[in-house]
Amino acid sequence: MARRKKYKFPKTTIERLSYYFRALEDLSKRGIDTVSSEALGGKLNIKSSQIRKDLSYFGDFGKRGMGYDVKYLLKELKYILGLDREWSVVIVGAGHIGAAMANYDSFEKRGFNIAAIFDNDEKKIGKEINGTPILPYDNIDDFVKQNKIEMAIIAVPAAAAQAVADKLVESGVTAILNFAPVAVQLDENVRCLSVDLTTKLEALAYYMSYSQDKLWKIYS
Amino acid sequence: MARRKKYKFPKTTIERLSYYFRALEDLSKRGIDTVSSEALGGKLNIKSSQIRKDLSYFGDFGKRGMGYDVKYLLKELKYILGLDREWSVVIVGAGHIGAAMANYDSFEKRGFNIAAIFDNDEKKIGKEINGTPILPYDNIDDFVKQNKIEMAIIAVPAAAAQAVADKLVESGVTAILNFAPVAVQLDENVRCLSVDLTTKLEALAYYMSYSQDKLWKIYS
DNA sequence: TCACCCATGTGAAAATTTTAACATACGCCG
DNA sequence: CGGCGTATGTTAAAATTTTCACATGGGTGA
Ligand SMILES: NC(=O)c1ccc[n+]([C@@H]2O[C@H](COP(=O)([O-])OP(=O)(O)OC[C@H]3O[C@@H](n4cnc5c(N)ncnc54)[C@H](O)[C@@H]3O)[C@@H](O)[C@H]2O)c1
Ligand SMILES: NC(=O)c1ccc[n+]([C@@H]2O[C@H](COP(=O)([O-])OP(=O)(O)OC[C@H]3O[C@@H](n4cnc5c(N)ncnc54)[C@H](O)[C@@H]3O)[C@@H](O)[C@H]2O)c1
Repeated sequence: MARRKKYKFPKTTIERLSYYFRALEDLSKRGIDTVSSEALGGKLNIKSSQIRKDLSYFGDFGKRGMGYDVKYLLKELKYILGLDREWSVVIVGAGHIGAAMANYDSFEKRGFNIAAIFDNDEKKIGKEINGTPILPYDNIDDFVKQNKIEMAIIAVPAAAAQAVADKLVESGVTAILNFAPVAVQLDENVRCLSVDLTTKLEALAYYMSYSQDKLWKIYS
Repeated sequence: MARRKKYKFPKTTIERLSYYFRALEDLSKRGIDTVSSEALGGKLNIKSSQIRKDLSYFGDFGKRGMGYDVKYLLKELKYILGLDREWSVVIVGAGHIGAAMANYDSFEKRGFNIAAIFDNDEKKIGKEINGTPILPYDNIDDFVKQNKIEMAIIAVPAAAAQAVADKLVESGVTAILNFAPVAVQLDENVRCLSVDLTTKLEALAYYMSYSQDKLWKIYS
């Protein structure tokens, strides 16, 4: 809270802060100490005024005439985004998506600690993915409670998603990243974001259909 | 074009049309012939007025007092979204994400035909995933041209993404679904959507950090 | 020290998107 | 056959988000 200047800002701002964070990491790695909103925007295809406004919701991080100190802004964004701590996460569904997520080491680097993967397939239980054990789905309740898991990734078939979500929430999970193509119904104090890959492809198909005659570009 | 009534509508509308489409498929499977915007919205957590407005950009599909004929609206949405034809797609990067996408059979059912997967790892070339061959990345140009590929999924490390995108576009691809965590710079007649999983997790982390004192709910 | 450059932070305007409200039309039932 | 309940399509208002424009203040170099 401390860092928030205004109480109201676009939902999209948070997403962009994450982009800024990553771009700044990259700059930092390349030994760049300072960046202007203009330069950062160029990297990300985002207007400089948008960046300045986004940041202004949280504080005054830049120096007029100079731009932003990369390391300092990184530290601030880390704090704002809640990345200055560890998050304990479980994955439900040890299928293709679950495995991809479990294998992605950058999550650990960012502080997302994948504590376990749960599945109800006997053949998968007992194995592990990238060092993370696959446990029986029936034990998920105890595990979440005992390990104070706050976040979960749902990577089970659509038909099972709502039941899994309910169980997770009942056990204490309050944030969910959902890959199943259904709108999960949840209590309003549970944060849930969905990733819908089919929809992305279909949106591309739409744009393709109309890009041929270029009308979308003229009229959208 | 034929089906479009207005020339200007929210970008988010297309995404929602895809949700409507899927929800209607589900209703259809369950033998339901007719649905109201209210009922459909309930399923998807979307306000009924939003649904009616979205549809109204493209035509008059409902019957007053009655609602929408599920099969008819499905047919119309299929046409609008460009799903009444086959799309030829290639995947670049036979890693975890590439494999997950190649293994997801629902894409084929929707008309997205995964023609090939490309990788530059000798050990992977020659194998196949879910019946789709993994081919040498160096051949991608010829393949895309010969098979008139229009869409591509980029699932290579961030460092390689821009080069891959450039090559794809040069070969004739005009729509890209990008999983690499970089803002790919493209000619404006190329459609590109990105899926950024890290950003999703970070956004959840943000909301978690502030949901504790519930301020986000009051002030957002 | 002062003048000049530069890029921030911000308040106001513009653009976009969502929500509300209701007149309109459809079908059913009596 | 006409009135009634119902849910659409639409118009207008509200809310949200982006963009613009510039006054402001920090740094640099003469
Ligand atoms: N793979 C993709 O590219 C892709 C694309 C779009 C959407 N999705 C969605 O993502 C989700 C996961 O996809 P996937 O390809 O990884 O599926 P998958 O079939 O590879 O894996 C699903 C896993 O969930 C497990 N499971 C099923 N029911 C369960 C339950 N009740 N409790 C615990 N585990 C259970 C299965 O044993 C399996 O291991 C699905 O909802 C799918 O529709 C995937
Ligand atoms: N796995 C995840 O859950 C996850 C999460 C967030 C983001 N991502 C992003 O998605 C992308 C793919 O991730 P992944 O986990 O599948 O990676 P991965 O390492 O499993 O697979 C990458 C594949 O790309 C191939 N490759 C590398 N350079 C190439 C080139 N120039 N041409 C052709 N092929 C090349 C590699 O041989 C490998 O097979 C990455 O950009 C990653 O940052 C993945």
